[in-house]
Amino acid sequence: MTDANKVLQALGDATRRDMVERLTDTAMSVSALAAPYDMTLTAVAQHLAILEAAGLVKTEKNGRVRSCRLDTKGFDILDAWSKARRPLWQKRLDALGDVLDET
Amino acid sequence: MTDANKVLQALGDATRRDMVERLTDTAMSVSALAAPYDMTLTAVAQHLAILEAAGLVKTEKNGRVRSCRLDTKGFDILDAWSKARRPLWQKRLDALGDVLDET
DNA sequence: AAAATACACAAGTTTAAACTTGACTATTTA
DNA sequence: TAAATAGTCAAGTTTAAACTTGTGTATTTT
Repeated sequence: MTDANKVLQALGDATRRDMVERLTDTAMSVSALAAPYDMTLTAVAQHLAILEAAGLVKTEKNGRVRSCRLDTKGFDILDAWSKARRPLWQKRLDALGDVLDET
Repeated sequence: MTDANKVLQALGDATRRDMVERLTDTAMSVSALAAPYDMTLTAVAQHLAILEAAGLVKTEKNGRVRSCRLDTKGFDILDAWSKARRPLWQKRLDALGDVLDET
């Protein structure tokens, strides 16, 4: 499975999308992340693992609490995938821009 | 369901992602689109309907054949959603760029 | 040190989404 | 005009992903 496939698969689920949105500009513990959902902590932890494997979220454990924040990696992969689906002339224009930036 | 939710939900499925990738820079009939997959034409048509509802694909029927191509709409929605998940300072920089572009 | 908190893990269940079947319509080809 | 092609539709089945249960560990609080 490619990186982009992992990212898009991860974002295919409504709960995981909501988790990502709630983590925008805000770090939070697993329990805090789980609070609004009508499901067990285990289920939320499973969602989290998928987001982490996709590079959308990174976590760090301090003591007994695991802190979660967004990871830019997954979003970079997402942007690159989306860009590659653009019509040829747009990709050419974009490549031209990149060359100009370098000079 | 928001527009971004529809787009990400649609791209959550591996077959639909593959369909999108194969439609990059190439229009194609429903049967041509269905050819590589080990599933019925009906299943492919169902996937297609989801992609179309999300604004990722547009189709047009001429005679008995329906031609499918990518639609930029869905990708614009996807890009905007991804951009909104960036850290605050990146969004501020981006907003500054927009203002400078206008002047 | 006892109790509560925060999370982890393995194994089983449930359900929504993917997929099929069978019947049908419209269009093109032989 | 008969047959083949391209797709549509409603209704039923299947399966992978989401979710739960039960148990266990490390850490913090009282």
